[in-house]
Amino acid sequence: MENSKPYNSALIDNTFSKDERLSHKRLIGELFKNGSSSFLHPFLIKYEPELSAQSGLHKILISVPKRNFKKAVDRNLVKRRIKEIYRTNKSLVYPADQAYHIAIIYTGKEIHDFKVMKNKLIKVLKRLPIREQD
RNA sequence: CAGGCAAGCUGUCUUAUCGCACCAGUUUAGGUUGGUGAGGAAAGUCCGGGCAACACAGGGCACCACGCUUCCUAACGGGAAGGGUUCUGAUAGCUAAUAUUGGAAUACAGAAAGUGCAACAGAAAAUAUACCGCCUUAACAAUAUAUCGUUUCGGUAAGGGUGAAAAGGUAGUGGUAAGAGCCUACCGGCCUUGGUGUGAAUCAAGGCGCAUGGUAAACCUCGUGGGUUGAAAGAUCAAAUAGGUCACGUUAUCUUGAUGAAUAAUCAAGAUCAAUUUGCCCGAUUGUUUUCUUGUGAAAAACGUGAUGGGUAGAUCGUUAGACUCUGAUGGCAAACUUCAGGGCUAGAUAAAUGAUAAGAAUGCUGACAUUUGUCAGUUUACAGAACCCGGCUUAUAGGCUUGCAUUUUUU
Repeated sequence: MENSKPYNSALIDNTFSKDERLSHKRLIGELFKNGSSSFLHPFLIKYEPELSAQSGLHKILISVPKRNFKKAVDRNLVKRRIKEIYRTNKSLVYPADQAYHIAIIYTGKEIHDFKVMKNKLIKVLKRLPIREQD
């Protein structure tokens, strides 16, 4: 259990630190090119297994298109809500054998309530074949 | 008193749970403790500046921007104070011209350098014009002895009518056939001189009857300013101002003069040519050295330019405290100014932190109960998110506060 300490702390603490974010431009390109996808309005999920996994942490990317929300304030609000939902519901994707790159894209054109967004996003995340089956 | 419009100021708070970024401390290097964390516009990217790289002897043309004056400023297309013009209210005046005073607007250099443009209406629209009307010459007819009607040679811009605009305005038993700046007075305009003011201008006197309409946010002319790009700038580090490899460029010709035996060679001057620089032109600057070859030329060195470079779209710096802000004094009519004194202020991310959820308070609004006012329920809290940094401008903005403006109703 000594080796899996970062893995456990990430799960227990409901954190969402820099290590859990996907910020590498090339990897993002590959994810959008090769990744599998899953859609439930208003969310589009793209995911693919990380090949050179080291930490065991999933890397998440949250995207809200500028096309749908012109104002930076609105985009920030949606992003922050999605981030919050993921953070508080990490048990849907952990524990996992394989670390994944995951992109959560908000394709809706309206801002939904927090509760509505929460229910929908949980449904989508449950469908993903990431979590280890007990 | 109420609602409306405009301008300025302000731009909700507390707690709990779970989190994010940076900084500092501590650490057994897993963590942990503490601190800090969006705006008046952070927006639009419209001006100006700092900063950086590249380019650059200098001049002209083109292009772009600006355009009353003085002051402020790092600078500005920004601000302050002032002047002119136009519109408008009040008062005076003859219901006039105009004067005084308050308010609003102002892209406010030049229309006497040139070119262009003006629908419709109207007789005529920039070398003015004669439709009606007015006056006059002649002819004819009528009544009747100076009038009227028709035609006609002319005169006339006072009156009518058209227009956004009709070639200064008003008055005159001045003048005339009728009229007309034709003449006179007052007002307006232009020119000259003088006074006042830093200046835009203004005041006074004298002269000119005043033959020169509008439009420059039409071309244009004049004046002033502008090198280009933009933090994805750029610098440093990783063997790193290095070394290697590759490509390209480095050009001359003629004339004259001096030294010289010489048509060799060297030096100087000029012309042509090429290269460099630029949106274009003038101009300016540069055209290296050695060896080989009969020669075209070839080779080498040196210099310059570009490419290549094992690596993650590397890391760090640039990068967050200054043309900052508040208070007081000082100079100033005033300014978002000057000078002085004291205090205050540390966001710094980079697929991009500054949050999410819940509860409560506060503010306003609505409804009910109750009517000095309170209670309950519901609802509202805008515009909007830093991306190198400043000074402005523009646009957006719930509610609250202040000021100004006009309007309506009620009461007295």
